Amino acid sequence: MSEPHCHHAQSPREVASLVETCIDQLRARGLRRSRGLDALLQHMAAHHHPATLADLARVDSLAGLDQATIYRLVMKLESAGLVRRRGLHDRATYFQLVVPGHHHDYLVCTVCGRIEDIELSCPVEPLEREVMARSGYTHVYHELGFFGICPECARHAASVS
Amino acid sequence: MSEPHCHHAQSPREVASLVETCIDQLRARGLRRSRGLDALLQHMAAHHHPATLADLARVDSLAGLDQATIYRLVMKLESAGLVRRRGLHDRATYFQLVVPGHHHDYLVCTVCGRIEDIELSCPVEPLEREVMARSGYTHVYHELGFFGICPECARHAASVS
DNA sequence: ATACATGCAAACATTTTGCTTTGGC
DNA sequence: GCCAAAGCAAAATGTTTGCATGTAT
Repeated sequence: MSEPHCHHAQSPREVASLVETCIDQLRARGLRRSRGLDALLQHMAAHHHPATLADLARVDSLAGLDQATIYRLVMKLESAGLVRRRGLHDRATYFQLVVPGHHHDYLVCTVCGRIEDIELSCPVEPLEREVMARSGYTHVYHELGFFGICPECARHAASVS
Repeated sequence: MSEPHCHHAQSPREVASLVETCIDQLRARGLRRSRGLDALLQHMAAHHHPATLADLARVDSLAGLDQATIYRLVMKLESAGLVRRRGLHDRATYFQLVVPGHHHDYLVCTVCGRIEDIELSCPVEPLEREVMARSGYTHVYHELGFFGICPECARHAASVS
């Protein structure tokens, strides 16, 4: 939990316990502990950076897993509330494992699409309660993203014009 | 997709002036004042609710405009910084006109996809400066969305289980 | 033995591009 | 007349489903 950069790998013990917790919840929903599920959770627990289905299919430990299989697994994880989707202005959808106590905000370059993890004391959490109260929605969470032009793309644009 | 219902209803005069401002900027970039551009801006200035390309193509005043044409217009508007895209966990991308001084946050049902406009004193604006300073990014803006289950879907789910 | 999981291929939805014709300047 | 815009159709990209087979329980 003291890891500053959450997309960095966590200790093997933390990853293992996260995976077990997930699998327990999934088995209660009738899922089986299959090769694919295990590999996918293992990866997503170790790297909770947003990933598209194509990203996941490219991961070594998931190689050989069909993208349709990954798709179906991710959908099941999402239904179980273990994974959330996220739009980052890319044509593809990004997914990431929900890790209790972890919240991520991102900074995305609107030119090259680069996605950076940013640390900030997010002032939005307290608002979730207000939003739930006012709207009657349940299971509310928020998503905050910053968009702008990265220094590299800015330099490039300057040299072009 | 919910019908545009904007809390900042604009007077015809405001809409017209917004459209003129946009067209001036676009002409400076070499765009011509065409039927399509005029109709699209007119609509987007009057309804700044997020809309997909398909949404736009369905609008009466834009009927007859090919979706590829709308696509190209929207891309040009985006390049000019007059339109921003927005992901709302739908498969399609949403677009909306940038109106100076207006900022919108949305509440989206993760079950039915309904999109509601929510008013809140957004505490994120001050952070934009901090993000720019720390990252070196320019033209930074943010996007805040809340996701949850709407009362109707919650009721439905309860009656199913 | 019974489902759920997987791979493969096909269907779908959306975005993007090419090319020809039309229209603004 | 020149170059941008529009229309049409096709290609590209990403998501979703059907079906036959493999595998966990």
